[in-house]
Amino acid sequence: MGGGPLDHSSRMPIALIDCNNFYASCEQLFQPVLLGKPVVVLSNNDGCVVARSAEARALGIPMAAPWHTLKDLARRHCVVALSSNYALYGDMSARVMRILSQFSPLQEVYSIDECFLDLAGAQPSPTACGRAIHTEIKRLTGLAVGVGLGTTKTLAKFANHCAKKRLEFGGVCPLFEMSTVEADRLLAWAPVRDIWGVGIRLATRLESMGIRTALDLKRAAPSRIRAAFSVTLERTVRELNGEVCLGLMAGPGARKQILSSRSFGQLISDLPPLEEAVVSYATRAAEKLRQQGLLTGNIGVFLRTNPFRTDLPQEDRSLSLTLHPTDDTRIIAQAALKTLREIYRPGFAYQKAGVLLADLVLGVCRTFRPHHVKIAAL
DNA sequence: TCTGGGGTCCTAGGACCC
DNA sequence: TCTGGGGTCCTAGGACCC
Repeated sequence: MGGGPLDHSSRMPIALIDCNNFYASCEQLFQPVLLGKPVVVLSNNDGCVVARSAEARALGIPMAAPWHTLKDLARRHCVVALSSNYALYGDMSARVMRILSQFSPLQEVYSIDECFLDLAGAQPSPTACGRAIHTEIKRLTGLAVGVGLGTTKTLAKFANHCAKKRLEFGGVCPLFEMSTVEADRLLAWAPVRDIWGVGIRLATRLESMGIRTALDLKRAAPSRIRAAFSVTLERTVRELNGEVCLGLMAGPGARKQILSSRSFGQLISDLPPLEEAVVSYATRAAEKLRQQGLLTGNIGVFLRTNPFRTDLPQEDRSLSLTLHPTDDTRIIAQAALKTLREIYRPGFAYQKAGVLLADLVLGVCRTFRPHHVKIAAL
């Protein structure tokens, strides 16, 4: 062994491309007066921060922070806070994805602002292709992207992280063509929490075992990780070592569930406004269902109070109903209402409800597609 | 009396991602 | 006063079957 040619497949690069500060960048693009200013985009009901411009990040505004806790800081530094505009972000996303699709025959759109591309065979080289992506997206859309190239998805994700955090890469990190020594130096620099699939809980447990950096995780024995954690984290370890465990999936896989839920602007105790909310969620969920050409055989409704309000009695109930597969808004809304009435109990201040469609199967669309359903008709 | 071993399906819950 | 809205995968345990 040793001395032979490298296994070609182990050097096939996968690219992970994502947009920097996507929502905030979209807003700055369409309102150039915001360029150079600290901008945050807020979630529905303007509850939390879901995106920050570089300037807002520099002020130390954390992701997902409740907006009300930041008001003073925001006033002092003239932070511009915007409600989210998903129509705008969706449109920009489609433009970016269309451009990226021209760089590879195999694209997996992973989220609204990122995708994987298979760059095996890219001309003149994968790294040159990565640089072309970086400049072309900027030129054609005005958006800045980071590009990471690795031999597995997990390594491509990590390379992308390096491309954004370390200026010497100029936005493109070709991790796949680095020597082991160079690559391990980068992995040693990153806390284990920066690896895709390691959240705060796993990071805490890993650290207590002495696994503190990404390199520590790469060097951990897969069997030990599997025993102490799960097959998911074992795969992460293998992928850090260049073993492909997660394939690229072309096209969006068939949905397994469709969820439509929302926090209310204010707490709700009475049944009628809850019915109104649940019917509107059911209507939206049914629209998504038909868009994907699916039928649902199981409708669930959940209802819960605000878990942060420890001063109030807590309630969190859910119930689901099996039915003949359908995509009919009337039937779905009716089932959702029936379920809601079963789980509703007076005396609680509810904060959130949702409708979950499961047991999805491929099917043909029905004819009746109302935009609105009146509760009285149900 | 002894109370197996393997399979499936379902649900709940934990953890993660963006 | 004020804490998002989507999703995914995995595991454990119970019910039921032969």
